[in-house]
Amino acid sequence: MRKRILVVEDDQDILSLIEWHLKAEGYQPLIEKDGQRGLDVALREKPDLIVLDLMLPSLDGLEICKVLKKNEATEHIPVIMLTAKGEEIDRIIGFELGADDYMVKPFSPRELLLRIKVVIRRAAGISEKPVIIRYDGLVIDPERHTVTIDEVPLELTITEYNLLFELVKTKGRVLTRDHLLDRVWGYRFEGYHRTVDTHIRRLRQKLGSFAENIETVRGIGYRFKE
Amino acid sequence: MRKRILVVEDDQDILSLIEWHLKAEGYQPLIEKDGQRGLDVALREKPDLIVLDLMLPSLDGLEICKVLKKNEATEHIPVIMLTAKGEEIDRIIGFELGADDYMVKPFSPRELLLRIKVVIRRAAGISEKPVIIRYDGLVIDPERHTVTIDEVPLELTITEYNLLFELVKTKGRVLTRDHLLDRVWGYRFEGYHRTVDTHIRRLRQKLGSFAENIETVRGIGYRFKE
DNA sequence: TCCAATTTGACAATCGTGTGACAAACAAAT
DNA sequence: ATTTGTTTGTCACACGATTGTCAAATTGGA
Repeated sequence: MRKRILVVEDDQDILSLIEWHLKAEGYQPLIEKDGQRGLDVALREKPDLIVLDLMLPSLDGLEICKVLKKNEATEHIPVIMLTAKGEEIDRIIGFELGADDYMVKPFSPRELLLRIKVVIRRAAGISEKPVIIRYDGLVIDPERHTVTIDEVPLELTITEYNLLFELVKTKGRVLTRDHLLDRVWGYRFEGYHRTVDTHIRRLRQKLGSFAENIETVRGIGYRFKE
Repeated sequence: MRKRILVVEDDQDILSLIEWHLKAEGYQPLIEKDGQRGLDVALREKPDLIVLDLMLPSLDGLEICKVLKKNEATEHIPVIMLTAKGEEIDRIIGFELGADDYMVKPFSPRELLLRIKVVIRRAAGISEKPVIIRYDGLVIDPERHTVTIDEVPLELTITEYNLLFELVKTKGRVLTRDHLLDRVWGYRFEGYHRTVDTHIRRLRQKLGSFAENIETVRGIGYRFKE
């Protein structure tokens, strides 16, 4: 059975983006652009999770959250808040009012999807640990944020780390530049496609003997050899 | 069977916060905003633990605690006191009042949850050994609240102590600034997140040869070298 | 061979962290 | 209540690391 996720957000671009990704992941999105109507839908439909923008027309996210948490029928529904940069103060209050997590814009849809998954699991009482990824002598430990080759630590920048993580995580499958830009850089990225190539190069340089594991798929993108 | 925990606290924000976290941890929260009514509930329901704010309308936390400890049916129920900064803490710890532990606001919900767990276990007769953390010549003794390097005591402020404790306790893992703010500064910190950096610097200065054990993870946060 | 795609080297702009200084908040003592 | 010293949070600046971009060189496939 598909989880229903209510998204209340006034920016059409972000909304479409989130909606598309939710569908792609098999969720059933309910969307609203207006605060009051968002609250109405939340109370009527009782979705499995709510993604709430902080700044909304007619009724802001904070108020919606307050009402939901006071209502016995909806208090258990997890809420993820979306906040713009600079709304730091409000984000804390969001937590006090029972928001389960928050994201600061700009964020990548991928990241939001991940948090949604985590929050839903947590709400269901299952907590999960970040997984250590291994590939022969190559070990990526997200908890420590380290990459080692045969126990020898590798010094990667954050972008290189994220890129490698993405590649190894989906090893065997080809990732297009668009995919990588989306997953590693996030939706805000509007630049030069070849940026990916540059980072692949830097990654290969640092990977030493594992460099050849990052295969170029001409005309498509890159793939980590399985 | 779920432990029932009574929370008597007049600040709605704090109350919601605690309530939410208790539920998330699988406890069954009973909540009251008024001192007198809090006492009534305590006497009638006999919860497994009581979290009491010191300053309360109609009847303050101290009085409630006194009454409970005089009553044979409730004297065994552990009490955790919540106090604002600057309030007389000494009187609370006084064994005549019988509070089992206390927390100074602001605190992080995580920290409260930890203490609740400890106090409940202790009440059940399972005593927790105070864990002394060692790392080569660096010794942190939480019970004495002291830090020594090769037997030589280190003069740390409370914030520095907490920060170091948090870092060493989770050594090997990266802690983001947000994470540290949450765990070290508590739930209502609304400030500049680079405050963390400043305290890291002060800590490094005092740590002498151990300074290099606090690693900077660019783009993420800090990590204590394992 | 030729064309399109990728790799490479170079560069400037931007970002993140360390640092010193400062004032507010606090605690202890008078 | 006032003073004194300590602790704490904030900020501006400097500097090196990181990043995105581009053009030229190279590669691979038709």
